[in-house]
Amino acid sequence: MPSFYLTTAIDYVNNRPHLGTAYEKIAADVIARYHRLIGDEVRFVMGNDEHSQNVFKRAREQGLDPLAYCDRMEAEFREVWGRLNISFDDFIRTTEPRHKTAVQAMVRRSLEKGDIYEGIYEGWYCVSCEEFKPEKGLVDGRCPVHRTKPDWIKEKNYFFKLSRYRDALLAHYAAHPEFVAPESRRNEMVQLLKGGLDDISVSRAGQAWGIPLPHDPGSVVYVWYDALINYAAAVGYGTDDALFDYWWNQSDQPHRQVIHLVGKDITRFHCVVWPAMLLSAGLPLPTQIFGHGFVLFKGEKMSKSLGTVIDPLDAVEKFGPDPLRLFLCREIVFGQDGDFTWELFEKAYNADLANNLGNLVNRLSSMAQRYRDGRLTGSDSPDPKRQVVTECVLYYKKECMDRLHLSGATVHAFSAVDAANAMIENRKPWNLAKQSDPGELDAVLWNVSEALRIAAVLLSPFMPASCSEILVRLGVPSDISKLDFVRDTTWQTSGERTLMVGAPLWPRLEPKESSVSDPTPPAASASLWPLESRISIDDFMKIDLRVAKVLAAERVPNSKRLITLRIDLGTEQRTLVAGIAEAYEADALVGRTVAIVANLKPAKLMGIESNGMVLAASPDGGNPMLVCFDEAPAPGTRIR
RNA sequence: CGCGGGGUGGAGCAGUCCGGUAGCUCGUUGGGCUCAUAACCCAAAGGUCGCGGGUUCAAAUCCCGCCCCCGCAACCA
Repeated sequence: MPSFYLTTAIDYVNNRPHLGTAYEKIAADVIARYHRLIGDEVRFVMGNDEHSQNVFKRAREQGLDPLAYCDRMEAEFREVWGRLNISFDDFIRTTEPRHKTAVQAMVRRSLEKGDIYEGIYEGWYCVSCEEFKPEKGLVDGRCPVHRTKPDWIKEKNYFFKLSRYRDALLAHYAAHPEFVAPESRRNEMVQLLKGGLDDISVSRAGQAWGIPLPHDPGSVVYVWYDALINYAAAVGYGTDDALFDYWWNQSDQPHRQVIHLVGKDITRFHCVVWPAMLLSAGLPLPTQIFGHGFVLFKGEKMSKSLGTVIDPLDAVEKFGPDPLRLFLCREIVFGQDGDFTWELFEKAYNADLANNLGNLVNRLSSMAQRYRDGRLTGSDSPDPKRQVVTECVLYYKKECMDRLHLSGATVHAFSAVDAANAMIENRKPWNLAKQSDPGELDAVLWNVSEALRIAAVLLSPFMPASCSEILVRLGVPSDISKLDFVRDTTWQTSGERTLMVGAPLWPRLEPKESSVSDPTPPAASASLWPLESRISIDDFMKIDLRVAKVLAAERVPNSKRLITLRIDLGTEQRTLVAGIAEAYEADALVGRTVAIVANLKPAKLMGIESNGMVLAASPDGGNPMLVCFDEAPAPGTRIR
């Protein structure tokens, strides 16, 4: 029996899952369920990534032991995955003993091979980012992301000889065109490899939260290196040889697939670092790494500060998991970015589920009930649409699901639904019911039920609960609820079915009752400025705002946003750099009176020292607008 | 020459690898039907497939050049 080992990225436990993480798990679940449907033996693994300094910090903030904090997060994650009906077979945490064993085993192998060596790492380290910052990446000596002063850290550090595997990786890419998908991701990785690789640091000294290096317990394995190994640990690397041998060690054979599903932002680690680690440990590489896209909100990344982060449970609460699962897989081309808004979601809900599939279930079951007492018997009577439906099955499998074209697969499944609706329309059972001979009516209803049955099976990986409900209403015995995708025995021509009428599966939404409204960014959040975090007038007075007149302005060469300004402050002249080139022509600024922060420490931007900051309104995603005055005050005037 | 993604009827998107009648959903208009959740079916209108060259019997698709938009990074002090 073919085996199919599928993993998703393990999640940081800093926050509860949002729509983006849910998307990855849903897609993986659909793929896993599909492979079970076609008879593969599936192992679908997810998990949590717990060895991060942030986790450690957050736990302490809440006065918890880190492990206790992780336990709590695990419960939260599992609850969300459960409500989304994610059918994982195993859930791994990086704090588990089996993971620790695997990590240490792999580190040992690389050590023996001479791929891990000792060195000294020193540099600016931002605790919040959990990474060393290159000198030139600092702004005014501070971390550009967190605005905090990084620490100068000098520590004993172990490095992995990533550079050594460049050629081997390139060769593997050449020999296995499918290794990274979609193709754009693959190109990116090949490009990166051609540019050469640096060795990477794989340990941190003086931290307690992590897995100690086997030969030097004073250091722990760096989170990334640690996390990647979960994929091997989950199938028994270092702890269960037989298991590992079965699921991983034969990944070069076509019937033993190992697939990693990850976000496009972390393909680098999975397509370069992880394979190099495996090569070093003498292990086979996964069959494929698929880098999926992101779920955007109105075309932009979901953002906490804009309040555009969607909680998947909002959708589950109102509609159950299936409409959301279908939406994400159908509306987003797998591999690309896609958009989510409640408006789009509810529109699709009405069109695909209420009007189309749900209505079809209803009209068929009520006709069966009304005309034939709910009972249908098998029929060999031909229908032109029958061919259409069986072709859908083939396209669904070969063209789509087998290539992870999830959205394409739903299109074919819904073609089968359309065919069923068309069959009703063409044959008009309500007319046939008036004839004395019931044979033709029976045949039509049977054929419609058969088309619907096939559609339900095709959609079952996407909407497991709803589709099994449909099959129940169709009176389909469970032994034919699967399809034979290989031989042409998909279409059943015999049997008995007793249909049941039930409440609409997906009640239609009227435009007004738009249940969940899209997050509206501003206003609403008066909590942006809670009393306790407000500053005093003295704090404000520390900032010296002044009126200045622009004497000269010039675009910074090769820059996208920067303009250098020579300004007059009354008592002195200064040069400063402003990021406003997208909104203002340099020439048009000369002679303008602007407001600036005068007592800001100098900073270098593109090599130019800036002595102050021009004030401008900065709308999110829009161009800055300079602060201006009714009449021009004298340069140097204090602004309060 | 930074990396990458995108530009296809009114809106949102497939199709581009592998050239062959431009497709889907929503919306609009007209018609049909009454089994069904005012659902369903048919038809119509609506496109110089970003622009310009080239290859070809044939280009949304392949080649060359250009323009515009969006991420990320360098640069919003």
